[in-house]
Amino acid sequence: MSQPHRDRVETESDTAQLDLGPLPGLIGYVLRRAQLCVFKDFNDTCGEADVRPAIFSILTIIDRNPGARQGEVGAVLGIKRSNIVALLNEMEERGLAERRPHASDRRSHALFLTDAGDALLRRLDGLVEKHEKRFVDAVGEDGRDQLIDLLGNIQNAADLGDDR
Amino acid sequence: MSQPHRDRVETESDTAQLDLGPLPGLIGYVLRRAQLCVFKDFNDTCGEADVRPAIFSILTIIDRNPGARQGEVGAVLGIKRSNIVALLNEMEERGLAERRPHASDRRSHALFLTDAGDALLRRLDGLVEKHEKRFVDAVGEDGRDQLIDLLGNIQNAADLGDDR
DNA sequence: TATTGTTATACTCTATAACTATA
DNA sequence: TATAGTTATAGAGTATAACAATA
Repeated sequence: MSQPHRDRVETESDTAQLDLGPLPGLIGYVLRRAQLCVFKDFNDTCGEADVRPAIFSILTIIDRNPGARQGEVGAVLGIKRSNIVALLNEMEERGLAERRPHASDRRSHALFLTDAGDALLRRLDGLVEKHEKRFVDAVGEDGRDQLIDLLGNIQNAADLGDDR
Repeated sequence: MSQPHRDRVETESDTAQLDLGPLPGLIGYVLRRAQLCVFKDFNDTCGEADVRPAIFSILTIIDRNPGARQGEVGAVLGIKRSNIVALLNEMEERGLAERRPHASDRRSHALFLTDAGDALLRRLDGLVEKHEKRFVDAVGEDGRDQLIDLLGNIQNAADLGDDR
C-alpha cells in the first residue's frame, strides 16, 4: 500500500518487470516457488530412471521398514490410502516392490522391495545426493540445517492450527 | 545405511512409527511437506472467499500492475500461457477481473480488476495477514526473514542449474 | 517468421465416497 | 462396528503441441 497505482507505461524489454506487491514477502508464495524449483531439479536428475519424488519416497520407506503395511507407509508420507494404491500398482508392475500377505492381519498387505527395487534405490541415492548437493552448495551446510529446522517449525505450526 | 534391516515387529500403537531414513534431511522432502501445510492453511483461511493461492496471486499482480498483459502476469508467476487462460476465464466469470483490448498490440489483452475484484482483494489481504501471522508467530520475524532469504537462494541455485 | 492468446489433451497429485473382506 | 485396501470420480496444477490473429 505504498506506490501510487498508475497504468504501466510500455517500456518492457524482453522480460516483464512487474510489481509483485506483497508476494515475495509471503512464506507460502516463496515456499511454493522454491519447492517447484527443487522438484523440477529432482525430476531432471532422477527422470532418467523414470522416478518421481513420490516413488522415491515410497521406495525409501519400504527399504527402511520392510514388511510395513500400505496404510502405514501412506500415513507417514502423507499419502491417502486411496491414492497410494496406484503408486504401488505401478511399482509392482515395474518389478520394484511386492505386496505380500501380512502375517497376522489378512486385511493388510506387507510391503517389500524386490532386488530390482533395492538396486534402483541404491542408484537413486547417488542421483539424489548430486541433486541435494546443488542446493546445499547454494546455501551452505548451516543454511541447509537452518532451512530444515525452520520448515519443521512451519509444519508444527500448521499441525497445531489444524484443530481450529 | 546405518541400522540393520530387520522386519518390524508388530508393536504399533495407533500411529505408525516408521524409519524415514534420509528423507527428513532432504531439502525437497521437507520443503514439500511444509508447502502442503501452508497451502492447506491458506485454503482453510481463504476458502470461505472461494479463493485459491493461484487466484490470490493473479489478483495481486493485476492490482499492482493494471493493464499488464496476460503473458506478463503468467510469466512473473510461473504460470504458462496456456494455463492462465482458464484461471482468467474464471475470474472474469466471477466478475473479479476484465480483459480489455491492449492499446498498442491487438494480439494482447490488458488486464484490470473490477471494483468487486478490488474489494475482494482488500478483504483477502486481511485474511492472508492472519494466515501469515500463524507462521511468523511460529518462527519469529527473524526466522521468517531467514526462511525467505534461504528459499530465494534455493531458487537461484535451481535457475542457474537450469541450463545444464 | 515470431509472438499472443487459445484450445485440446495428458499426466500427476490430492480429496471424497462407497464398496469388500476382514478384524 | 471399525479398519485395510480398493475403486470410482472429481478438482487442481502442470506440460506440450497446434492453431488463428496479429506483429
